[in-house]
Amino acid sequence: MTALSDHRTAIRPTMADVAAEAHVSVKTVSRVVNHEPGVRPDTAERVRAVIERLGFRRHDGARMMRQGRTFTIALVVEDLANPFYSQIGAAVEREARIRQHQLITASAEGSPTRERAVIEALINRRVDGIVVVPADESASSDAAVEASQTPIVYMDRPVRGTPRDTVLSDNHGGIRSAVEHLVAHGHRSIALFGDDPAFWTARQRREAFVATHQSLGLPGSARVSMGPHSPTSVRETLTRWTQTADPTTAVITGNNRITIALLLALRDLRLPLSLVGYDDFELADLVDPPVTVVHQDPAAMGQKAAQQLFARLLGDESPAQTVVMPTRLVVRGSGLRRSPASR
Amino acid sequence: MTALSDHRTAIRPTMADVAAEAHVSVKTVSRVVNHEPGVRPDTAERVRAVIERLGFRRHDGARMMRQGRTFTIALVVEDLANPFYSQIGAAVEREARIRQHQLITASAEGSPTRERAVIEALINRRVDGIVVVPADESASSDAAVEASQTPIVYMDRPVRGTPRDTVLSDNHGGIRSAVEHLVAHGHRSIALFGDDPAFWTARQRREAFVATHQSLGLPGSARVSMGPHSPTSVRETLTRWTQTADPTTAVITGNNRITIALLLALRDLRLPLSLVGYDDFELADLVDPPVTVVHQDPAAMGQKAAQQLFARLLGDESPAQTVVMPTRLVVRGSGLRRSPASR
DNA sequence: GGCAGGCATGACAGCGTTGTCTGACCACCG
DNA sequence: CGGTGGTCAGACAACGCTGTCATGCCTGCC
Repeated sequence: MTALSDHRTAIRPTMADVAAEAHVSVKTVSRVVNHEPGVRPDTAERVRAVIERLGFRRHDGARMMRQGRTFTIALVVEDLANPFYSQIGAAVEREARIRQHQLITASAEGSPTRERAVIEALINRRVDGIVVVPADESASSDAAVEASQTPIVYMDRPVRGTPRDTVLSDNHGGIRSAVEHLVAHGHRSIALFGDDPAFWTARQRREAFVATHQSLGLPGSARVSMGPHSPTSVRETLTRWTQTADPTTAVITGNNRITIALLLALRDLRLPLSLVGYDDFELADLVDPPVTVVHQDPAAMGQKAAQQLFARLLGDESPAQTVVMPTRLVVRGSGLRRSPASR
Repeated sequence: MTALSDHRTAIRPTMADVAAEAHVSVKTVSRVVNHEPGVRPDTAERVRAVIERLGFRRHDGARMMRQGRTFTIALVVEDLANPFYSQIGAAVEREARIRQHQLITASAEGSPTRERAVIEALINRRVDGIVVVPADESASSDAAVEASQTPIVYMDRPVRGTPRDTVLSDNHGGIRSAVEHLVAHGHRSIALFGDDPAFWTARQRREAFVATHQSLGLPGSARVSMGPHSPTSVRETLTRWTQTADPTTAVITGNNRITIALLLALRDLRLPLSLVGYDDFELADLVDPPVTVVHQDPAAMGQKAAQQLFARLLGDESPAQTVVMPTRLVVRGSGLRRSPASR
């Protein structure tokens, strides 16, 4: 019971406390704690006993400070509750965990300003690296961020400026597979309900749709309605397009929410349209008919991004790389041609 | 350009660099950075200019170390990709963010061992507090954790041992509302498909079901089938129970997954059963018929837990408190009595 | 017996901040 | 003109750990 341990008995014990109690130096305690070689077994045992008795736990903050790394990476997304992002989060956390790192997750709520603030806070903490699903394309290619030297991997959307590691989904291939699937089932008049063109992915998918429409030589010009969409707006557009001389017989929806709006509209209107949705969703095979979707694999994307990041942390100095992850068409029935009477 | 800033020019500049460049002391830089009073405006301006020029950013790790707090809280759950947990995560992160804290999220993958390891790692980092959805009831009422003094709030399931702050969902009330709803619509023979009784919540819901069954004076003994369930097992049990002299006319499912299994079974069997599911799910109103559910509000629970935690961090010393969050019955149609011919 | 070499251990500095204390300088007052 | 008090600034130590280097001791060999 030295004076040292006395006055801090309420506080957590430090290596100094352990050292005093075990009659060794702080460095020896450090060696024991970190399983470094060069400590006689009996000394080590004695130290361990004191550690146990005092309930000592190494202060990782101090350690990080000394070593200059935090064993922490961060993930910045728009909204953690969104399944697309939470699957990414789970995957990134997993990669971090198996490498003894911890993950700080932060939401930017879609605001570029907030996103920048969040990233700066993370940099101030000296996280070892960051995975970002950027809110907009200008995002954080900020001088301060550049200067920080903190490795960053972008996901789902690219950013302008200096090339950076980026993991994207194959929007073009996804849309093409959807169109081809519908065409293979006899459809010729296919429409796209896309998301707000403010989103890069929405624009990508629109372009892919138009391009595929042309390259397959489908008649007429491609029917496209970009968002934002409400169930009502979807219904109106749909009604219009199915009453032309060349009625739309199949639709592709640009994301999850639109798929749902469309399903509701279809149910109300009792229209026998075929449908391929972009983005899988949990109960796609429970609705009637089960919805065929273009499945992007957020978990795989998150994993890939984390792996890229860790490669950088391990010293990979190769030029920034952009990886495009494939999508998969999950055929469930809604993409087949149905006659109006089938229900 | 002093020798100091020279040899570290590649590395991030520190307050010492700024101080040297601005011909002031480190402490003055600190004061400027932290907007402390007592710095002449022109001095402050000069310092700020150098900060800007050098791209200095305060090293929060050092700050934390000095101040003894990390401005970090942590959330430990089973699986971040699970919507129940990711909604909690989003809510907790939000509470943290508005209080200038950051959130470390960690998955324990349902393993008590891993959970303990994860929590110890977080304690070693000196996170200011932890929100835990414990994997089992013995969880982490571990001596080491106790001794760490780190405030912990438990969620969804209580733990044994010393009372701790806990936020639970009103399983009893939720089940009762489900039963009462079905009874109000004429059902007398109601069955429960519960989850694996290894889970505390599953046991709670079973007990609530049995108790409500009795207190409402329903005929016969309560029909209960506890998990784990597969779609097949559900189908078999269901077939059996609907072929007795007193056929089951309504079921309550103990969670999300079971609800889905049951919906699949119902579709195959073309049984006209009424259904109330426990746990809301995203497309509950898109399936046919829309599923009536007992809605627990994970976001509200997470928010509550985080608020409790921050109260502790601000010095609240009152005895540990258990909060039971209410559930809400969302009536959507599947709970009404239907005749076999209605479809 | 003397010395090289290996092993166990310790002293010390330093990671980048901030809290405390001290000091320089100036103005104002009696 | 000495004393009082206020403002601005800096010196210094400390937070808890680890990397580097030094030291002491023992063994073994010539």
